[in-house]
Amino acid sequence: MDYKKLSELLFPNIEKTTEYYEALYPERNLPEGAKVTRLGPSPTGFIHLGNLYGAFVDERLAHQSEGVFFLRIEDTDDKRLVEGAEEIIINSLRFFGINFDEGVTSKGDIGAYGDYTQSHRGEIYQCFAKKLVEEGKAYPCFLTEEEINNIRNNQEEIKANPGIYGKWATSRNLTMEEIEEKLSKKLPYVVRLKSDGDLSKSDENIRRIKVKDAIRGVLDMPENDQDTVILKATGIPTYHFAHVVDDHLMRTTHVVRGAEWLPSLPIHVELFEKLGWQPPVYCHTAQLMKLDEEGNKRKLSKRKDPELSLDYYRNEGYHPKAVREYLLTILNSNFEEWRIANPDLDIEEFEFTTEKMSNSGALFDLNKLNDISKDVLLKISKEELYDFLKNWADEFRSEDENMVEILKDRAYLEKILDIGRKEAKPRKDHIYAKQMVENISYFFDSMFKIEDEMPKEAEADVKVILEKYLESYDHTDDQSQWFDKIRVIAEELGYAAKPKDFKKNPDMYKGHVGHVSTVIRIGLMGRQQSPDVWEIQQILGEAKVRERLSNFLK
RNA sequence: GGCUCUAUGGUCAAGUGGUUAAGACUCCGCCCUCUCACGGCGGCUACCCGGGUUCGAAUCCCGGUAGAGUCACCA
Repeated sequence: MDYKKLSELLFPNIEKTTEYYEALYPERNLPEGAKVTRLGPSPTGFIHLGNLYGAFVDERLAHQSEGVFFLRIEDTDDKRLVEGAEEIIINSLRFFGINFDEGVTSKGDIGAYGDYTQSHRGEIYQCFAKKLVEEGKAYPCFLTEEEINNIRNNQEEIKANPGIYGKWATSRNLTMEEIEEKLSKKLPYVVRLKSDGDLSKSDENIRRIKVKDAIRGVLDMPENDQDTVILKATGIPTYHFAHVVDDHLMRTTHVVRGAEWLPSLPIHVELFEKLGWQPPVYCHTAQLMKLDEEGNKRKLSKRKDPELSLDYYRNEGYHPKAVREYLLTILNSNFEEWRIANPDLDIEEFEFTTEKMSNSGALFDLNKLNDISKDVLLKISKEELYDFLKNWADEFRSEDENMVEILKDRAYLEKILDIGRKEAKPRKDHIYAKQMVENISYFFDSMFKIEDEMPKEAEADVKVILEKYLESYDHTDDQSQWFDKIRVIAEELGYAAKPKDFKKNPDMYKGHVGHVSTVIRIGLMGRQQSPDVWEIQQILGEAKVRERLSNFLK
């Protein structure tokens, strides 16, 4: 077989040589140890927590080592294109603090290793495919879908491994004449790798490949024997081929990807070998899991788990810092300890390492996120909190008139957001925007309503309690003066001034001062539970306090 | 089914031959307290199973089991 002739036949328009591209994209001039990483999303516009998790690893690895982190759009699947997806991806990641140094941006490519969109790189892939054909390492395959199905059925019957390999790869044996004839009939074909692998040998004779993985240590698996498609009938490369060519040419040093790629690693290794290149360092991350309906762990799926989309967290109003902090706790097992020891340091100061990464799938834990979020929001100033709420409302609650009222008076809202946060043991009321809004809604007349029942201990005295309270109310009282008055009212009406007295002798009293103040609380806030009443009254102002209580008495 | 990965409490996890098997979240109880939150104290609950190796195994070896991933002209 004249492979040179075959390659010319298949790729008549490819004139550039592989040397041309090697020279065009030389080794990067970076400091010792600098890592080059990349994110290669397919442009469906959908990213979930798992993608962010991986992106975070890429970002940390690159930026901790003075390296480069670039964005490459992997749009080799023409069936899944979504308009404007790149924009969404870039914006979502930026929101969560992930920024690229190089690659696709909304204003075109940045960097010397482009083009960074795979669909624009057809000529490059074809050039390297041509080289493989020329060296007899790849070949055209004319198998139709039907023929492939038949092969699979046969394989199933005799319990052979499925796929196109070895004797099943019938197009390997085509003569030049047969190929020329099929080509002249314009029959569609793909280009397949001609694998040297052979898995039909006895176990101990099968060649095993050993690849170092920065997270998992040495990977040891059987070599590839599949004649994997490298160029589809359309001339577009498959992921496997694009990955190998791009990451070589773009001089990627570390490939971070999900563990679902582990099984195809032998294919990539063989491709690197056939092309004569050094593979990058692989970092196969554990997948984020969730509990499905049957109670089993399952990989996060973009189709089934829309609630794990990044948009969900933005929509709920989680602060990006909280999400980052959470991700880091499941990413690096020593992060939590570090955080406890260094509560005020920036996340960037933490030394992230692949060695400390878990390689089993972590279950997403909303409780933990919420807990972390409380601490994160506590450290954010009231001014910043206001801006955060404002931006969130602009983006996700633009139709909500309540939000307009909430945001109308900046000073007022800031005071509300800061309730109880300055004490030595500060309140941690805030978790995420949506929750915050619900939490503080009673401060605003349009949302204020009586939500809770009066305590049954004081039900009969509601009217008289509120009347006495209004009568004695002095807005200039300090907190202890204010509460002393409530004690007086309680005692006058037969309630214990201290809850402990009531607990000791429940028969002597109707209830205790707590029940009395709960009545006031409901009159003022409509709820049985709230932060300190005195503090809230100071924020509401005297007029509003009197108005609400009077209205309640009507 | 083949191949691969994983296996410590409800969850996330320390742990690399000798520990009373850390810690965080959740849950429960108590304390603080006008409610809630915060905080403090305490509690429940764990080394998948079976064989080895060893004076000694969560840790090493072998064999099971379970869960997950993958086996496309998707990525």
